[in-house]
Amino acid sequence: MKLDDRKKKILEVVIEEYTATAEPVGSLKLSKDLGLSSATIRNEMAALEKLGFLEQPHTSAGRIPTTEGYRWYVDHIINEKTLLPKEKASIDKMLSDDVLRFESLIKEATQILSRLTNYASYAVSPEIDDCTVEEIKLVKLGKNKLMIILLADNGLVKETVINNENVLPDENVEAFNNYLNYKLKGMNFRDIYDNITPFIENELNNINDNIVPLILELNNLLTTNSEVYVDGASNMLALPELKKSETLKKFLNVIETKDALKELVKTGYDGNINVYIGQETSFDDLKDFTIITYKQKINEKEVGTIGIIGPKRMDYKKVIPTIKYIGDMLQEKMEKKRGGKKENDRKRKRE
Amino acid sequence: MKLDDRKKKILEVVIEEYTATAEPVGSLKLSKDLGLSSATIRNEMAALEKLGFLEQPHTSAGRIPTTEGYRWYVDHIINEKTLLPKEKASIDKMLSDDVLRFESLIKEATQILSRLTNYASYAVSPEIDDCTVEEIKLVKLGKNKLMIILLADNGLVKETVINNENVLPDENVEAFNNYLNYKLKGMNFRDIYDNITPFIENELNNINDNIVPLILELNNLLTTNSEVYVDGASNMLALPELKKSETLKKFLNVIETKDALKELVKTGYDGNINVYIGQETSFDDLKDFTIITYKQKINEKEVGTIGIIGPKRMDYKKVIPTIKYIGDMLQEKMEKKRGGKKENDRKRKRE
DNA sequence: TTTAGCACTTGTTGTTGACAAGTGCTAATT
DNA sequence: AATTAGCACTTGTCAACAACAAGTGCTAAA
Repeated sequence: MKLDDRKKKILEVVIEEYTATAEPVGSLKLSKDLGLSSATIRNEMAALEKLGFLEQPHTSAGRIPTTEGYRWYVDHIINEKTLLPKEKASIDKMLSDDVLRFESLIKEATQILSRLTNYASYAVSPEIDDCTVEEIKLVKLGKNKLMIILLADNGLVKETVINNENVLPDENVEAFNNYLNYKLKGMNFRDIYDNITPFIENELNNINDNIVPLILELNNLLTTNSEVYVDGASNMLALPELKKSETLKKFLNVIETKDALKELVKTGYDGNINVYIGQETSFDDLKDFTIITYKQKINEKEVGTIGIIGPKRMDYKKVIPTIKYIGDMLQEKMEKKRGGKKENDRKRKRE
Repeated sequence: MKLDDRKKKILEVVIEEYTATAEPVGSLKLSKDLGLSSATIRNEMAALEKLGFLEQPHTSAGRIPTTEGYRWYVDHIINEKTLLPKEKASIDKMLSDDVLRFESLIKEATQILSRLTNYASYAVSPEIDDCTVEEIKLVKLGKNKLMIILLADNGLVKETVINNENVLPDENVEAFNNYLNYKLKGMNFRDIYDNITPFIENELNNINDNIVPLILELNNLLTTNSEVYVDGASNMLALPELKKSETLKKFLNVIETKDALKELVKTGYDGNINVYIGQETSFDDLKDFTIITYKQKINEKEVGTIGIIGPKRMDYKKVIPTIKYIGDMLQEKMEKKRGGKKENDRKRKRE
């Protein structure tokens, strides 16, 4: 599996050439780039094919990288790359400074991401399975609406409005709100969810009937699965790989069902950046695509993920540093908004 | 512009045939369907073409309906159609009965719509320009979050969470909340929006600085434009008209930007159902599509719109009664949830 | 008024041949 | 021993062409 320098160089050039043109790369082209005869290149490419890094669409075509080829490239070439200062500055300018809402911040970051890369980008709100309840608020609105607000320990807020006649007598709302907090504060979402039936049966048996649907709705809130926001999907139509209606269909399916996007958030290595190339996504619909995600964390807790969907021949050299920088900035802004003290200290030291 | 019965019949058959096959309809096919010789049909079709109801893609092809052709069809053939009882029953079964949230109800209806028609469907939350404030609530969450909740007179709830250190001292939240209600209750959204700058300058000049961003965020909330939920977009990929990547691109653009979908909600005739065929949408991207919308109203106020996007050769005969029935059911459910007394009265009488 | 018949137009499909791009292998070169 | 020139071979693309199918408008007869 060890590659000598020349093979490395050839693999690198094939990948970058194919990334740029979407055309299989032949020996003649490489011979010009590398100052070797085409015959030599052919020998080397045959070797790289045997090693599993390149493949041929058909006998008389040039080579294209395999998933393993891209994987090698991402692992060996990209790691240390960063954006140029002026690229960073231009992103800084795009990210507005005075946004009070996390949601707007994240949407903005996602939009910048797709605009800068010309691929599709997305954001996923986190699964809240392993959060604990920090606070529950019940707010009566008008005559027959009740808003249930849930604050999780990672700072996430979920809310829902239920409509019903006499959902709860006015005077009971506050009392019941206190009771809920007393009972549930500090508890794990998952635990509440698992024990909701006995809870209703044992504790609420003899209270107002109207409370049960409320509790069920609260429970719904606990399990609301993550939401996905997609931007720049139409960028993808320019890609030659989506000319095939099969591939296009798969892409749209991913974008529409969003299941794969949600699932991928759950997997991944330790770092905040994860790259899934083709089959590595383990979704058949995504086998011709690459997804790169950046998990946002505050105090070690996930608070959201942004990501990029592009073709396997994605411009890794540009995209990875870009998502890294945007993700870092986003994280920084969110931490600042959250009022984390560490962040303030660091800031002061810098100035 | 008057059509004799035979022309009507021919136009009708052409439309239904083309709807079914997406292939231009020739005289031979019609001659079999109608028991007339192909030559006669050809004469009649030439007349219908002169009248603007049919056109030919090229000299040697059959005829396809023009926008005017479909318009005539929709205006003259469809109006009185309704679903069969068993079709209604099957929709009733799909619409769940015990949903407390409007949002879930609407999403459900939208999904049923696309599943039943095999086109794309969508829902648009209403513009809130002409609403008035019924209530404003400020809710402190945790240490540095504040939720702003806005209840409009049409029953719509908008809310947002802002994150900031010391956004407002605890003790002031309630006082300021009262003040906001005192000032703004009953006011028109648009008026508040237009007068926010003088309001801040005159009224809030000498109060806590942290209030200004809060007011601006409230203002944002007032103008948040409508949200769009799309379902079944991938259904559309099966359509032969989307084989052309030009058309596909336009469709995706509509789905992604959503501008056209939002705009169309604002136009339309008096009734709750509106049909926009091709150019009638006045969006170039939509000129090969038809959109049908159903405006939900409660007490004469719009509370949302559901719609269908399909090809111009949409199956009007099926789709119009379907969206009508689903829209009616949705409306009924929402009115019931809202606790309207009329609805209850009606129910009692029926039983 | 309707229809049979026919010449005409246009799009589709399949074949063929020329050509371009690229390969692997062998033998000569460095 | 590594590199390269040369060549036979494979495959995909493109343009031209012919055969054909579908449908029309028009004329003249029923």
